Amino acid sequence: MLEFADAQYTDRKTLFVEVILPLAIAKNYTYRVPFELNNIIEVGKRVVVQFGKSKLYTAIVTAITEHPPEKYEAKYLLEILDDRPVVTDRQLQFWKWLGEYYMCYDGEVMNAALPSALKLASETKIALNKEFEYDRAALHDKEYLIVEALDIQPELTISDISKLLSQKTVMPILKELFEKNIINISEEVSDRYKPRKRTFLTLNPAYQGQDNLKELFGILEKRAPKQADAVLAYIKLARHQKAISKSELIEESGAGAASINSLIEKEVFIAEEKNVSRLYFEEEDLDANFELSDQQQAALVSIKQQFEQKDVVLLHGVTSSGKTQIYIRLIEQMIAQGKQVLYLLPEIALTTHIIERLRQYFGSSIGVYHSRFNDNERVEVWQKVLNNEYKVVLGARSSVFLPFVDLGLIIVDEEHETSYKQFDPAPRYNARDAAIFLANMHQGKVLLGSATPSFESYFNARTHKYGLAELTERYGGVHLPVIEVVSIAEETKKKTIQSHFTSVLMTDIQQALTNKEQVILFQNRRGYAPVLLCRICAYTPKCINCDVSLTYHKHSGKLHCHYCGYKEDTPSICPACGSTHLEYRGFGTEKVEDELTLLLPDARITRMDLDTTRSRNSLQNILNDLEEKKIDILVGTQMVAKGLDFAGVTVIGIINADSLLKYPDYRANERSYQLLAQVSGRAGRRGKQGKVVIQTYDPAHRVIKQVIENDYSDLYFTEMEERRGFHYPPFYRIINLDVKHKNSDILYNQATYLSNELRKHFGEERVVGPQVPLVSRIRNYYIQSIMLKFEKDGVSINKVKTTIRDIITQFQTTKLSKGSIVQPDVDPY
DNA sequence: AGCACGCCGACT
DNA sequence: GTCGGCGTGCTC
Repeated sequence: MLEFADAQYTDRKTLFVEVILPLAIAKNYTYRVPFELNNIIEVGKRVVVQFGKSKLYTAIVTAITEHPPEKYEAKYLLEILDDRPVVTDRQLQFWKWLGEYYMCYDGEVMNAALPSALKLASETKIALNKEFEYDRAALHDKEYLIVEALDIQPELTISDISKLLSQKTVMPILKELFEKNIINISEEVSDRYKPRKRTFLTLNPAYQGQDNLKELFGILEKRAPKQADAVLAYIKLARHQKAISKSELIEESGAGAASINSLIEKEVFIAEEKNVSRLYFEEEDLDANFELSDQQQAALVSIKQQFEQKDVVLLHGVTSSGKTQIYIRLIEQMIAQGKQVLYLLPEIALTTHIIERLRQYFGSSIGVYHSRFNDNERVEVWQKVLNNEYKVVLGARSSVFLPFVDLGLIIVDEEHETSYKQFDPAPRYNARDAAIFLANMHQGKVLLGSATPSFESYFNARTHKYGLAELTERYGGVHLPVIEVVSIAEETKKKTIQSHFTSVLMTDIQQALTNKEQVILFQNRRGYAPVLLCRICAYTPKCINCDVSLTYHKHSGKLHCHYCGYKEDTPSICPACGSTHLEYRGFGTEKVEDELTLLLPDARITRMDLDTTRSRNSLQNILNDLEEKKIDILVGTQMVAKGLDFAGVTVIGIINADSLLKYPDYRANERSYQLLAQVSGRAGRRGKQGKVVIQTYDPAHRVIKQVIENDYSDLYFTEMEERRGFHYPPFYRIINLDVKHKNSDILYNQATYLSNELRKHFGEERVVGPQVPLVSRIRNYYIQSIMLKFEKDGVSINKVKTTIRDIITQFQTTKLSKGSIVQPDVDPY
């Protein structure tokens, strides 16, 4: 098939390459290298190969050998796409580890790791980059042909182009066009990240002197009194705050938007659009030259000392304690040593202006890697990391796949965040855990930061596997909120409780309203009442699909299933016995909102839960209203816990903590703790000390105590374990198995089978589960976890992993688990 | 992931 | 008699 000019190649060895194909297949494949490419073939370069009858794929070379395969004739690889490797040896090693650890195929790891523009395949879609201007005359004939064809038909596949040029090797041409920014490769028509903008106003310096202002007033007062009001309001506001937004000024001055616009037109005000963010992820106000507080300084020193002995340090710092400043100091030191730093953030936190803040510090040496950036940008970051041009990368979980050359430090901010875990598709990796392995490969260090660390990390810190540094004070002297626990039982007895609101909470709410401050009330259940109960026969309507009790929603007047979305009309008589004595039991956000409206008719109350934020902009609208103080009290589910930052919120009320506390397993304890602590952290952040009221029937509950004391040393105990007789923390080695299948029955059998097998191997008492997080039922498959616990000096983790692997292989061959995927999610050491 | 091969049901 | 459903197996 190939012709060679005989003498041209001095090196006539026949070479073969092992490649990874971007497919979910078990094996790696071998291709033959054409002689003329012998000199340039290299591990880590991309090659184009034919796989199957007609499909072309981009594959990564993982090994070069001289041994021809024995059982078949290898096909020739068609092209080499790169002048130098795009994937480093270390990355290949990392991929291999990740694939084994999370039990998936190499090809799946490759798919997750490489930006799609680096993975041209015959079905890859090509389109023109409309945002880029260039000189068409400068294009080569073939490039011109492609561009013209794309004018007529906006999207072509690589095989289309192959036909168009009637030649097979089109990928190098496309690669060239991509690098010239002329085309886009397989860009998903996804909503790209748009930062939220707001208009800020500043007074034109020309009017800033006393005299100038007087003159301006003179003119405005006569001709446009509204505009004069606006300028006056501006001056008033400017006394207390640095940045003044247009909407604030409109509200303060009472002048319409039109007046303000005409002032902008007259250049009295200078308008400037700025990105703003309402999501709060430890992005304290950073002054250009900040000084660390004594406590921060001590933490920094402690972290550095611990890094001498430990690879991972957990920085446990309360909300607003200034973790970011510590990160910056550490990053500076790494850069000074010429090493790279990866700063991982959960997806949502990246949309904030923390990026801008860090750019101020690290200028052009900082790169941002985010799944919502387009592929051109992603490939650019990839190349710059590979060239060691970017010293710092700020990124979401997928940035652990970047080709770092010399990684000195990985910071995992908000370490507990579940968005570090990829659930679907494979590889179902946790970027925090992968980061620990990655850093280890580079002999780098990892700093995990969180105000509410995950149990795994906290446990590892307490058992001295990780180092631990703590920040217990807020930065800038603002005190942590006061937490008051109120017994619902007691207030009920004293009859001081009104509906669901204790006298303590009511007093605090009223105080806040008087001070024109805002309140967030947290009730972790949406709808009006979670159970409808017949008082005569105890019948409760259940979902026909999920067998859980239906929640009454007053808004729709129907009963809803919160798992599958099933709805039915609310019966007025009991379907079982015909009685009319139907009773609503329990309460959700709707009821809280309802009853609060009755008690505080003048307060502006809004509800924020899945039901009120389902439509496109409703979440944004609620957040805007809250920010602009159009809302006094926000009633919400756990949505309010995630990083909402509003200066005006001083009181947080947890309506009923018990619904969070009654679950038996330790994961639920962790979640409850985190939710309570996160919600509490929203109170009074800027300047004013906040107040948190926790209402509960069980004021002595351990989790509540931990929240108050900001310590979770004992959370590993759970009620259930106590009942079963565990009186000291068992030495947990937790294996979460994500068992996924579209057919839940088969799945349940698998998980049960697996845990039974594990019981046989490791003993009855060590295996907990399978546990099904119910949320995932919505998508019609389950992700289950099986937890193994070992007391000290128990079985080694490797033994456990090997056993699991054996069991899985077994039941894959017995066809019990056809189509299922079982992945362990264990601590990477 | 594709794609072919193959074995059963409902159709012009 | 054939069209087409998706189950199974293979791709260097």
